Amino acid sequence: MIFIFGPTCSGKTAVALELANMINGEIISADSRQVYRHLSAGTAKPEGKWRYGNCSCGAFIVDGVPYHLVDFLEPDETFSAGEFVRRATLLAGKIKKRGGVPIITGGTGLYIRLFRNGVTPLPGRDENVRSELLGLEKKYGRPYLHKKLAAIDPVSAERIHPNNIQRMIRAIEVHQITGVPFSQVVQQGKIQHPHQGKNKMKGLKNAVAVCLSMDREKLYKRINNRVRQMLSNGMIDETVAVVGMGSPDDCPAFKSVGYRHVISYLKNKISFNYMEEKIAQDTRNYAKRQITWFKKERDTNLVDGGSGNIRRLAEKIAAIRGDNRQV
RNA sequence: GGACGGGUGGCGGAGCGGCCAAUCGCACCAGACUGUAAAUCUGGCGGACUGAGUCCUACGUGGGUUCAAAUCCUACCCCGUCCA
Repeated sequence: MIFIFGPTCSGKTAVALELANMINGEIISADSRQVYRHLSAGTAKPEGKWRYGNCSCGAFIVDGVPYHLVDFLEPDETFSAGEFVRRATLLAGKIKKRGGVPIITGGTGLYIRLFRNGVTPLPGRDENVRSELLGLEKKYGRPYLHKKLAAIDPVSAERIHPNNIQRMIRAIEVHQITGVPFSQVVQQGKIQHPHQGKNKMKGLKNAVAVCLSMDREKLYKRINNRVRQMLSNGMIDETVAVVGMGSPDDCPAFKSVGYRHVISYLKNKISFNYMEEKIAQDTRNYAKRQITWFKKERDTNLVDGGSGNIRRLAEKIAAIRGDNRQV
């Protein structure tokens, strides 16, 4: 098993594909945005086609390589870290059974971390609980929610900033559903490791993690170029299409960087140039957050994605994997 | 040529005698993160010294008034609008 992660635009996809072709790999995408159908240009989803074999479940094929967990949800459906881990675990098992190498690649740090470290089984989101909490926030403000959290779960309250509405809600939500403080569920709950049992632990031990890094200036330049490309690749048209399907402006898929600016542009609120500038800016900010996250990822090989061509990078990763296997 | 309005930190934009190294927003830097994570948040942000702090340089430029000036006066240089 191989992990390839890094900030957006660091070249993960190309390298992963190259590597997959080299070592009979299949890719499992760890990207919370590319899961959506209809949004392709704006999420930099690799170009591929669905192919259906003898079973009913098809596979998205990119450059001859099966590319999993991509292009399978409608824009108004939600995805989650837990769901990712569950599906990715299943997929990884299947791929290995077929004699392939799972290559988990993507920029959604949380997904990758949880997959590598294992997840505590937690209840999923509950829209009723959420809308109720959101209502409380509207009525009494965030400090109120924080107090509420402190009353039921002081440890979490200590850890979560009173302004961080999303995490406060999740913590309270988990408590409301399970009756146990979030912090305790997480701490005491048996971690369900996706790789436990028979050969699974071994699989993870042999796994190689690569973080593609790059000079900040270079990365930002690549982002700027990519945004221009996304726009000329049809990001606007696909937004129009999705809006036309009746997806509201605030549907999950549109939470992705960029689309909200495209929507503003379509409504004539901002100019084309301003939109492009803003999308690039948001993307740069996002990349920065990813870098911060990945810095903490343990047991990782840093590889400079800015130097050398794709082929050489893939070979490098294959070599790292080879070295690890010897040990 | 005349009448107004304006020139503030990388940008936008407050301040209009002392509480101003200068509200705030953006950019930028750093950080947090267990089910919306391309999300949601936090901190820093003129320079020097490791910090409470101390010093230096700063609100177009040069003079001046004042114990004290980004803030008042004055000359000049730019910019915008209007009148010629």
